[in-house]
Amino acid sequence: MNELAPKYNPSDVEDKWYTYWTEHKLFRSIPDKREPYTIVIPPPNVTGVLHMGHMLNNTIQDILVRRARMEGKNALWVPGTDHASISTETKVIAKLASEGIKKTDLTREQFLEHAWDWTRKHGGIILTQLRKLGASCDWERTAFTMDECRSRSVVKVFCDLYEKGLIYRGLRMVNWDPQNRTAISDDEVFFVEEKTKLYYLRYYLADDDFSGETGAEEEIVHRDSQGRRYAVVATTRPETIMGDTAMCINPKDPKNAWLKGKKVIVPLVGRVIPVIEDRYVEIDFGTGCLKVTPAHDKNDYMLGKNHNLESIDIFNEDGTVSETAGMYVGMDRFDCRRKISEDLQAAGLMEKIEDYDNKIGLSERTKVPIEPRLSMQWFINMKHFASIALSPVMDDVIRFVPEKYKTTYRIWLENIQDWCISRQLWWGHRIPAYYYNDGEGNRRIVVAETLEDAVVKARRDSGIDSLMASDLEQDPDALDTWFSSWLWPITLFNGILDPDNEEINYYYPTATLVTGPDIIFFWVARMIMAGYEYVGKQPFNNVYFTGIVRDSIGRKMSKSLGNSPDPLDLIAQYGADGVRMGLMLAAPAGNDIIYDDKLCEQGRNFCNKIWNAFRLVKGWEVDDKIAQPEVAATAVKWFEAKMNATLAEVKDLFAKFRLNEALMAVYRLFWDEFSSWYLEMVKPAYQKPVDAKTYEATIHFFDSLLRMLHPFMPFITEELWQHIAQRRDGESIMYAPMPEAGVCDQQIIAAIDNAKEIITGIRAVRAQKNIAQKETLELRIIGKIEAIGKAIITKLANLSDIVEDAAKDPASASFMVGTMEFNIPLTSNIDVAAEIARLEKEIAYLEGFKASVEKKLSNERFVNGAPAAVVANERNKLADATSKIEAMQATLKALK
RNA sequence: GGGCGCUUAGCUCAGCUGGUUCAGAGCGUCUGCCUUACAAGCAGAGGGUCGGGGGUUCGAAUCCCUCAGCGCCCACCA
Repeated sequence: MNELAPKYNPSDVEDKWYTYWTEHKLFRSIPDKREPYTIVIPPPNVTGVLHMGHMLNNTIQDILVRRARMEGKNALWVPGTDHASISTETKVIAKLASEGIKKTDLTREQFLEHAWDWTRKHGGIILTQLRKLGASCDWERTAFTMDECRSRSVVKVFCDLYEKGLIYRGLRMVNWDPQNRTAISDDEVFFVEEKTKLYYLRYYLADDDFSGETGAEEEIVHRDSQGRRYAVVATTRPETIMGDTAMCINPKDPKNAWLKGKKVIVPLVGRVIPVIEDRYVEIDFGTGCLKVTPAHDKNDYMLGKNHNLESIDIFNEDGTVSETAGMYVGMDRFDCRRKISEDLQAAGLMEKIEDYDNKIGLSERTKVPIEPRLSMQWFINMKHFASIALSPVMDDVIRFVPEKYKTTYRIWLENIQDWCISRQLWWGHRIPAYYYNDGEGNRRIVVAETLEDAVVKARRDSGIDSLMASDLEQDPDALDTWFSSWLWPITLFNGILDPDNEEINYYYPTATLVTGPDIIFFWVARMIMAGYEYVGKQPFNNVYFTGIVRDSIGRKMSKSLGNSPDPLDLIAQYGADGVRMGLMLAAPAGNDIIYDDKLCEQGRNFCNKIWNAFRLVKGWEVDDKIAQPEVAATAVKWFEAKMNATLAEVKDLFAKFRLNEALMAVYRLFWDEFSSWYLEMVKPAYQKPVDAKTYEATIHFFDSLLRMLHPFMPFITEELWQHIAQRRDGESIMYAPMPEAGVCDQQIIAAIDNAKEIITGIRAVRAQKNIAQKETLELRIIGKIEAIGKAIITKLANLSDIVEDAAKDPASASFMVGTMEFNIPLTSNIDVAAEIARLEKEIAYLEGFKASVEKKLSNERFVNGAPAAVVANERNKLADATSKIEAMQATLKALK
């Protein structure tokens, strides 16, 4: 049956098999008696599209799930998407803006309508794309972080934590994103180096009597031309002077000691503020004088608290100057900085301006500089969670791969800050807190899962039975996206709303989480916390941290750089299996991967190799009347051993999550050992039939190889497997058991390894002497070799004869394997001079080697100090080298 | 400013608790082959004194110190 094309064409088979798998519900999992193996997908942004990072991440998950399935486990991979609160809201706002609609023009309901439309339109594309990759997700379980089950779970958890006192509401300095007008958590801020200016501002002394004090002080006190004294403050943010409520110096700073107890005047503003002292101030930075703006800087806020300073908030939500500032009202904060700088200079209040390298915090989503802002927000007290989440990781109840992230994790937990969970957004889970007036002018709060419950609670709390739903006002804020994500492994099995149900008990803890180290704090740590809090168990047993996909010159792949290939294009070009293999070849856990199309090409080539090996085997005509040749019998025994060795190796590598090495092991087994050696050994002569025994064995090997390859390359393996197995409709290689490693016959491996070296030696002679493979050669051995390899050597090296115990013949080509010498008589004369040169070079090398070994052995401290086995080994090396040299010298002598 | 990690062949990497799995793999390179499974292929070959220096040891890519370069994470120096 050789109607198979000479090249593998992925597009012919991929969709066909994916449809087959889904139609037969082969990815479906329901609890049963088997051991479960669960993976929950890190839910991609619902409106996102597949990028290379997803490709890598999901390929790994699919490999793990498929292997587990073939190991007889009840494998489940749950797919889903994330509502991505701030990101989606940003996109929707942008889309509305392009239509001339402002968010502020819409009601909450109207806005959400738009957001849902957007979500429905763009949502789930990524899940469709995952199918192209071959992802074996149980699609019937597809979830969304904001669907009914997840939403109700989130609300329930919020209420529960509030009841437990772990959630609180408070006025805090938070990171404010002026574009989205929302607070964000510390983890959502990233810092960039920026070339900015350091402005030196004059703060004149208030009530200065101009009395010219004298002495050493003169050198450090600044005076203007009229003799007025002033302090100089260095700041990167002159636009915040309207919010200044103090100036601060270090009490131990001699150069500013003269300012102690004084009052100074804020430039331009004219407000008189006190000089306070605090060790927080660095004496050597700038002038050692710090302006304190408690409303707009974390540290200043802290100073303000400690020194009871007034706090003046001079910015609006959108980062423009507020009425409170009294000046520059309505101006954007950065325009204000420019203007104020000019005004200060004009007023002679600017001492100087220097260039300054600053680090500024940007909002991860909008890339806008964050504004520290004092506001009322909801927080989770993290001390409790940190305490339950640390030891499981440190004790490897949850295993981190690679292990180095344990340290990262520990340090973060040890320095954990409370988690700000409220966002001034509409797209997300709305905070289930309600406010009402208790009739005595007090605004009170009640937290409840539903409005109805809230009314009941409010009545109870306040004693006002007449309270109605309409008297309650729900908190307008939404929750941080991660507040739903951290429950993901639980809510996918409804473990919050219905704890102790069959599914959560069966599938949880999940097996392995595959994710990037960039969200170790955002997500991984918090899932661990939630897992212990709500199920009492770890959410996963292993965490496999993938690296970042980079381009061939090491740059992070990004949309803006345009250096990221479209995964679907790659699949179209190389086939899904080829791309999967390309990614896996370069992906040790935790290391960044340097992606190159070359890798996919290698994957594609490998598919083609498999395809053609199959064509060869399937093309054989089988004759059950002929006996199995000796060479084939040996080959079968040998490959059996070889495969067992690889099976054991692969199993071990999977246990260590070294998937790229596992793939490479199978790759080499298939290409080098099976195709290049085994098939050549058993291959019948042209147009001759193969014996039944060899054929059966070869098909069996092929079957095993396909199974080993299937987790990595699902499509081509399924395609070929249908021809090999007696597959009934609905069956699939994905449920074919993974072969178990049997006993590995080391002896035959060693014997054939030796035979392979001899064959290579002969081939090298052919290459050197330009002798065609068709031409038979005679092999003369100066000694004897193991009988078992002879037939193979004869066949693969195309020998007419093997003569043992032959006499050395200087007229033939010679080579050595180990200490054994081989001669090949040549019909044409050999190039004596070249041969002599080759031998002399070889001998010289061996002499040097021998000398180093002798030196070692003559060192008494080595002989006495090293283990006996090591010493014996050195003696063997010496003996081998000596006999090799002797043999070569004999040949050399004969040649001369 | 703290912490973690990296530096081995042209490229990407493997080398666990020091000694025949110690200098390896894949890709690339070079040479010769369109040999009826596969040129997306076959056969053969070359290529690194393991970032520099020092130390421990009979013995170091492997352990220690130090220098240099690179990367990542955390952090409130205006």
